[in-house]
Amino acid sequence: MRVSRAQAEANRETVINVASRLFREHGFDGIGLKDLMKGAGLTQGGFYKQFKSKDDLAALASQRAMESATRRWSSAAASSTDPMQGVIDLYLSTGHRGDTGDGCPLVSLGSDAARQSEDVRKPFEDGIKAHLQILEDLLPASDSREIKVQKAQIMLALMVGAVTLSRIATDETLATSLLEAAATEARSLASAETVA
Amino acid sequence: MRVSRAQAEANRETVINVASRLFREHGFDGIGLKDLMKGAGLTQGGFYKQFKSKDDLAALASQRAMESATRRWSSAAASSTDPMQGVIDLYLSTGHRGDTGDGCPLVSLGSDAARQSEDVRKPFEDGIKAHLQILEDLLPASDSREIKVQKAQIMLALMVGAVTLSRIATDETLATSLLEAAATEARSLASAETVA
DNA sequence: ATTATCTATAGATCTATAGATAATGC
DNA sequence: ATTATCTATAGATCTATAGATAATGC
Repeated sequence: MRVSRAQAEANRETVINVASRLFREHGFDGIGLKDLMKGAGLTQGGFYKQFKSKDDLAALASQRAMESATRRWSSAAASSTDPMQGVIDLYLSTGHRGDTGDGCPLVSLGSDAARQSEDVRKPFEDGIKAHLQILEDLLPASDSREIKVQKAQIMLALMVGAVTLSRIATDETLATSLLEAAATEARSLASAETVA
Repeated sequence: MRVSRAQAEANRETVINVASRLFREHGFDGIGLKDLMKGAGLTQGGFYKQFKSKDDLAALASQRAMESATRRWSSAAASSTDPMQGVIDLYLSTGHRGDTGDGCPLVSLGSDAARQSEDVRKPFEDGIKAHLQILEDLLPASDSREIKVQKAQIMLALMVGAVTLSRIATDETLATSLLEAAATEARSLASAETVA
């Protein structure tokens, strides 16, 4: 029954990774410890030797998910000839719309996050700031610091809102149209010099 | 114990109204039938004589909440000298940010809604369309039909995203800044002639 | 000897149902 | 007589804890 210390640490990581997916798919209240542990090939009983509480795991899984989302933005930017365009296209794609479990946590858990404890909200807030920073860095140098900060906030809100609404809509035409409209506007913001 | 038919109907309405608030505050999975009924001054046992299931109440409460939100937009527009500005200022206010229980369901339950049954998602989708229609009607006549549709989608996504992110942030400066940036951009969209 | 994970369980809570109670409505 | 609401409860599930088991690590 007992496994090596290295294996135990690997198991803990697996639980966090599984949780980061299952929480995004079902919400924090929509999945129990039994299924979270089962997803990692373990049983419920060992949970509290690894984590302080369900809220503790929620915080760790949220951090993992937000960091993964931030990394994905950096990769998309780095691997594209037009970095900003790469981020926008990735985020506002139907692929992202359909990928609840591995997509941006701000979309899959945004409403839930606002209701959570400080410990869970913190990684979300840090993630928001990291996302804003990436956008700011990708905005044209001709934009002033203040304009960049403002534009980044507008773009993030626009993109998170668009995918959120797009996921609610069962009408595929509306869902796609929302993503496209947001992409058009995001591209416009990324190039134009001013906001207001 | 039995009450008049009129009182029974009034009780049913009260349960729906209470649910529309409590679901927004705690999420669909974050509040039980016992507390929902207690909020209406009733006990749990009578629930299934009034509603088919919890999901049934979730659908009715979501519809009630979305219709109330749509009506609020109409009122804000009607009571303001600059109707579009009235809607934008109301939605992107710190008051709305703080009013989870009576605020826009797209913000308080947006992530949750995407995970719900068809019956629950339907009123959300109808509500999105109603909100878009209001925005389209408030856009300048100089904008073409296509531009209006596109702009309305951008504005709704932007506003929903901004309040969602603003509610996650515990950093008040960031929370306020997100709302203000979105308001600036929304006003700009409401007056300019083109998008891309 | 220590400890990672297991089985088992406590105690609370969840949705849903059954049947009692008491007031309405015919 | 009908029925809106009540109390009570079934059966499942939830978070969390206790103690057994068996493999690691000294």
